Amino acid sequence: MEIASKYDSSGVEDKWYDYWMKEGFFHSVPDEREPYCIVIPPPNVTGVLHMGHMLNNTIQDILVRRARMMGKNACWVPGTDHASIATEAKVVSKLKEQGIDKSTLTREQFLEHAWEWKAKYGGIILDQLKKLGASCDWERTRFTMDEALHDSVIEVFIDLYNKGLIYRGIRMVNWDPKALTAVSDEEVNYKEVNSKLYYVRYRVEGTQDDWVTIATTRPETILGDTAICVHPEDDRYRQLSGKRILVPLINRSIPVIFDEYVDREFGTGALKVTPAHDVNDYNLGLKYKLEVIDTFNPNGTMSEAAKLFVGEDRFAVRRKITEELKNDGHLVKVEEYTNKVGYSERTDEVIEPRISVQWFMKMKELAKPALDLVEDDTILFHPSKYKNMYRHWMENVTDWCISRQLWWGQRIPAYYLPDGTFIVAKTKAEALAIAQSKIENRKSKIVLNDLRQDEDVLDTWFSSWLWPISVFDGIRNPDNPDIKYYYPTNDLITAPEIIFFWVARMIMAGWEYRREVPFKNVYFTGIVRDKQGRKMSKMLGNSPEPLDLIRNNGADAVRVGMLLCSPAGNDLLYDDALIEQGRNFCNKLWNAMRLVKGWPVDESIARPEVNRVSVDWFNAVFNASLKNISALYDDYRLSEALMASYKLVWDDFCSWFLEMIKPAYQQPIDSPTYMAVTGFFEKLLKVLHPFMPFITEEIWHILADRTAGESIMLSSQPVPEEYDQNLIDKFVFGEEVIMAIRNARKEKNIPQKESICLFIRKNNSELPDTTFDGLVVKLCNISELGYVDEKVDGCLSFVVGSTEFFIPLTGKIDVAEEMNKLEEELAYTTGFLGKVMQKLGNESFVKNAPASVVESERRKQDDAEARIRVLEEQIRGYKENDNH
RNA sequence: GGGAGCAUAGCUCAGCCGGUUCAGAGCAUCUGCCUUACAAGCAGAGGGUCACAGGUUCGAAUCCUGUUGCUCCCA
Repeated sequence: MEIASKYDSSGVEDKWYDYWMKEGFFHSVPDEREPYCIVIPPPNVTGVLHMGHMLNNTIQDILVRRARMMGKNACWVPGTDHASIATEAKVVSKLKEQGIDKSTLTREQFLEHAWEWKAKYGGIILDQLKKLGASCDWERTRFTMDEALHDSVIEVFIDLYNKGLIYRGIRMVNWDPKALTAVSDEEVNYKEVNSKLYYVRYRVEGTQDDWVTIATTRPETILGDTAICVHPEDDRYRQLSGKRILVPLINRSIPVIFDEYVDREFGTGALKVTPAHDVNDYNLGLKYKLEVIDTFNPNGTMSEAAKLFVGEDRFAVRRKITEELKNDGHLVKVEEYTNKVGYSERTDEVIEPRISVQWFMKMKELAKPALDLVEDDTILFHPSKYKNMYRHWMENVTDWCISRQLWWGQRIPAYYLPDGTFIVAKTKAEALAIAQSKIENRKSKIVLNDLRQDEDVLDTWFSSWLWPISVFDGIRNPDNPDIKYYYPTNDLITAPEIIFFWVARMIMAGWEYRREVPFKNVYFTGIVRDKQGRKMSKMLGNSPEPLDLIRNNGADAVRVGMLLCSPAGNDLLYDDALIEQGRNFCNKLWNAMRLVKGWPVDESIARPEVNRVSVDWFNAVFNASLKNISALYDDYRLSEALMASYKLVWDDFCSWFLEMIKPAYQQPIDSPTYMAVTGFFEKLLKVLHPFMPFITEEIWHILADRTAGESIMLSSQPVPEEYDQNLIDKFVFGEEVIMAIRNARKEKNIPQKESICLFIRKNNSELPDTTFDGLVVKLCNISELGYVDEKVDGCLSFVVGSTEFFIPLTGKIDVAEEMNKLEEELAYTTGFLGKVMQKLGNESFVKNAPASVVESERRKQDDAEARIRVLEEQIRGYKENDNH
């Protein structure tokens, strides 16, 4: 058989993915097996695959593939969300390129364009996931604007409204002047920026030269000032009581108010109050019934109410008004100042606090059970440290602004009557019916055309929070077989950044609508950063192109590389070397396969004892590792599970086991051993399959003839069996002996080809354990191995434990050097013994420490003493020889 | 400003409900090897006063207090 000497992933990966798809292996339907379900955190429909997706989806695929191989009915539901702000922005800019202005379109026309855009680009990211090997049930692909999911959102809105949890209110919101919509508190990123603190003096009304100086970072809002606030106990401003102040440039007369809110240390201790443009000022305004003057238009330009600079952008106005204040003698000074400014998560535009009417959802009631479910570990977070963050947020939760001034999304099902009141209902007709029933006397007067639906759509997260339920249509049809079978789902894999946006709210929705958790475990991945620890971003250009990585290295290599260095919740510092490590591992596996496949099998030869021991040993090691790997999976320590699997394959299987049973060059191997080897190999492939789906499938098919429709992904994970720990422990001694001999060969320049003799002398009346002697002979090319009672002269010797080993090497021994080594070892061991004796000599140690600990110290003492005796004797031997 | 977390080898991290290993892994580094599966490899080696200072204890990387530095979240 022709097998390439290097593994080439190209071709292999597409071949197997197509096969899996063609055979429908990813598809799941409810049956009598235990379900295992993950819903994908729906990527943004505008998105393209980035490194974060790669990590996140690799982890999901690992869990899903493993569950499938554990006999569960695994279902990974893929899909995308509609991302109202981002998508609308994309569509608007695309229209602009075509010379179409959004404002010239009707809502319906615009949505047509949006759907067209979605049809064209919306599936890109899902196709990219296929390259990664994602075993999603593509027949279940969902989109948050699909009819079922859309209607679920509307139903939930109506339900929560009827329960009194949704209300319409005038509030200070975070306004995105670019997207022209309000965004939630969670969608505002605060960044530290270098700005300026302007000291501006306001004249006291009725005086010529009495002034109050305030400090502000936003002089453009002066035009909206409706009060000056000082601390009631601030002596500097006591005389302002009862006075009024004139706003510079426009000479509006405003009151002075006294409130403890003011920080006397900041600036001058006098605060200008602009209720329309600052949330704290807004609250002060409510308290003192101040006038609210909104000086900004929605797009961030000055409004008519500002009187000056009308129509000009707020940042241009900041410069201009500063000039003007200066010219008029109002500007006292300007200081450099660092403060935090909110930016829109979606558009990166500076957020304006703005008064507007929005829809809100009350969170307190829903938060309570959602917090408890995490506190009592009904839902487990991995790592658990995120519980703290979750608790903190849930205990300080604020109402959720759920309306967005956009067209792309679920339109709020509220219908306004001519008198300004509104009815929340599924359709206009239903709303009309309700309206008519409410206004019995004049029912005939209201007709369908009198009703006007709210123009706004709902926040995208208002779709996403239902995702684990709505993908199974569990809102509209709560008793359908899918939702009953797959819900609650098992694991959610997501980024800690969206713990509040999404995770918390899914838990709320799950409890509200199913009285069940949406998932049992939440695995938080880290953020993929570059080597210097910077987030990967398009702007920095520090992110590799994921599909190029896959093309150049293979998806398996990329998966392994990314996972190896990313424990749950820790950031991953991406480095090409990681992928290289994954690629090297693929190659290692490939070559192991080539080696094994290259051995001729001879049915007629009997199995050598060495092979029997080797097989027993590896069997024990394999099962011990498997048990460990299994435990690591149970703990969601996936990177450690991978590392354990990696070492099992590379170190134990390739470096040790294959060398142990490797037949001499061009010699055949006995059949039972060969069967054992291929059996182990298959088991290892199965262990690796969740991590490396493609290469394991390829090698699994090369290793043996498979029938059509077979696949490693449908095979069963090996289950840890009973194993002989004693055999593993014993070989540790054998390993030490083998390594000592290798070292000796190296030091003395004895090539492996040249065979040597080995004599062993047990001390302290130990009986020799010959279990691994045959292996030592084979691996170290020993021509004669014998046990002796006396030390052998003219030999290179070494001591393992308290057993002496002698290699006859006449003429190659440097006595001084050997003695030196022995002296060093003796000094080390004596020092060690000293520490042990110190412990054992301490009465409170012996009295207080557990018996097992004391016992182990005693054992250390015995071992050390025995070793010291042997070392001393060897040294004596050299000295005697020297004297002769 | 409020809260949380982290600080262990050059790098990324395990270990941390105190006690079998006078501190472990992978990568990187260094030294030998083109040994007929694999140089994308093999065989070895070096490398840490466990951030600092106190305390509790027979015993502290592990528990407590403080200091310093970093990160994240919230306002």
